[in-house]
Amino acid sequence: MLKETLAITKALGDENRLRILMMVKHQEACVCQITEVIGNAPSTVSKHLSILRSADLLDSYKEGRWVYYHLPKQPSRSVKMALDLIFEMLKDSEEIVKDQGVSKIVCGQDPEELTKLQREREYGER
Amino acid sequence: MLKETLAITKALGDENRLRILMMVKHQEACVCQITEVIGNAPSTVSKHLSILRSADLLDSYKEGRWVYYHLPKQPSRSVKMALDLIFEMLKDSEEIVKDQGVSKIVCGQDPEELTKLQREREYGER
DNA sequence: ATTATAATTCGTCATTTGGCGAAATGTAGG
DNA sequence: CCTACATTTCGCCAAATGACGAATTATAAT
Repeated sequence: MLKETLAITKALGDENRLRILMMVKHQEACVCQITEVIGNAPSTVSKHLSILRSADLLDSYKEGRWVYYHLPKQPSRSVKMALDLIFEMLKDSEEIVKDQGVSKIVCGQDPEELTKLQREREYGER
Repeated sequence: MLKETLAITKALGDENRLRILMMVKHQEACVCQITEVIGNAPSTVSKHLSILRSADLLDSYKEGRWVYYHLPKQPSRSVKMALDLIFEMLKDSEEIVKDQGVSKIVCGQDPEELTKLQREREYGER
């Protein structure tokens, strides 16, 4: 009980993980889309996602090469309260609202297209 | 907004700080009483308390040489939700229930008496 | 089968965090 | 004023955390 609680509160105690949760509040997203919005390396985003998933704050499924993350369909009472808390606290945050604007565009893109752009960009950077 | 939220979620992301919050849920306590229950050095407990206070999860007042900490009388919506969350999540936790039993006794003691015992104990330890 | 590639895992590094004891602060009582 | 002492602040250390790139895994396409 204490252990599960700490898993949740520690998971919520990082800016980028809060951004991820707020990003998938209204739409699921695959790792490449989340990476695009958050701006970390894919390995870093993946780590954040695994922390959120092991706290049961996110669920995921695989579709081809892509892994999609979304809010849990049947959250426990604690998880639901925790999510409601941060949704309430962050609903009008400037940074979050900005993210959500970007998310809307990025999540509207086909992952196929997005990853192509990401590869080209990475190529250009060296 | 994000900053305040992170102050709260980070403050909640530590076992001993959760124990402190659960300890003062039903009764205020002074630093020496909290130290007695948590088992950390006074300087460590003081740091935890300052983190909780700067996230507005606790309030304090001074009475003579003693400083008492208690839940905020007029918590903001966010703070109230955060406190309700952890009260709900931890209400049946074995460790927390045990703490609360000890707290009841310790907080019933006069700080004057308690600190006397603590001084004697410290003396004995060297 | 082989190749390309999205995601994860692993190894490493810099930063943050939680702990303590010593020193500083402020208050009560002689 | 001087002493005792509860709490806080400071300086330090060990452990945990967040970041990256390289290596690995798993899937799709040729």
